[in-house]
Amino acid sequence: MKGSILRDNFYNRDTVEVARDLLGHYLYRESAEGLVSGIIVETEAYLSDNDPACHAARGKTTRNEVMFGPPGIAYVYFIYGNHYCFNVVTGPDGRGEAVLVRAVEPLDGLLLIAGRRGPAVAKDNLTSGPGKLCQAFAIDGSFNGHDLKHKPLYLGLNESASRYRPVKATPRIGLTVGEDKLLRYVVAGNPYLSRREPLE
DNA sequence: GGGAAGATGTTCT
DNA sequence: GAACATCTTCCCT
Repeated sequence: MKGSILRDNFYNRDTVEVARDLLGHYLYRESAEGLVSGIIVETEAYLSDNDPACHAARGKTTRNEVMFGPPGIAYVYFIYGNHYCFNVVTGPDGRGEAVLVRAVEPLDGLLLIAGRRGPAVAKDNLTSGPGKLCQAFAIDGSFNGHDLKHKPLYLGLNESASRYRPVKATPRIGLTVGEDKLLRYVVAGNPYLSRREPLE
């Protein structure tokens, strides 16, 4: 791995700041088959105050209880009968906030990713969405509650993260409530986003 | 107990 | 651009 592991003080901040700052940093996944890595290029923030789209909005349940725990922990849930979504718990312990990692730019382990996603999938379509990213990185429900400072799934500091700018704020994707908020953050012009950027 | 919705992806037209 | 596959979770009718 190239950078040092992101520590608790990175995650224990305002969730919007963490969502923006995560762009440009590394996501690593080690397994018996090898290493897969990527650079985070798209995130969404889910907040505890006045955000009905957040899973924690209606209190703690068996599904979302990890969101109410300490920051820097993975919150992974199953959606639409087929897909997992990978989140990082943020903010002070117990707030119930998290950042959804929606897309990464793939780096290491392209062959391994292709084996999981399908050999005919184009490179810019391998990890461009929360469900695709979880399939490519072999992230499933067993990582719910995993500490992201430790192998086999962890986040690393990229000294050159400032190259992954500017950051653009857009509406979040796939919601029926709270779509008005600009809580999705993307690296402007990056080819690995889940959606084309809206025209100016 | 049941039903509807869900932080999606793929395939088809 | 639209349909739909698929199944867990949550809240109620």
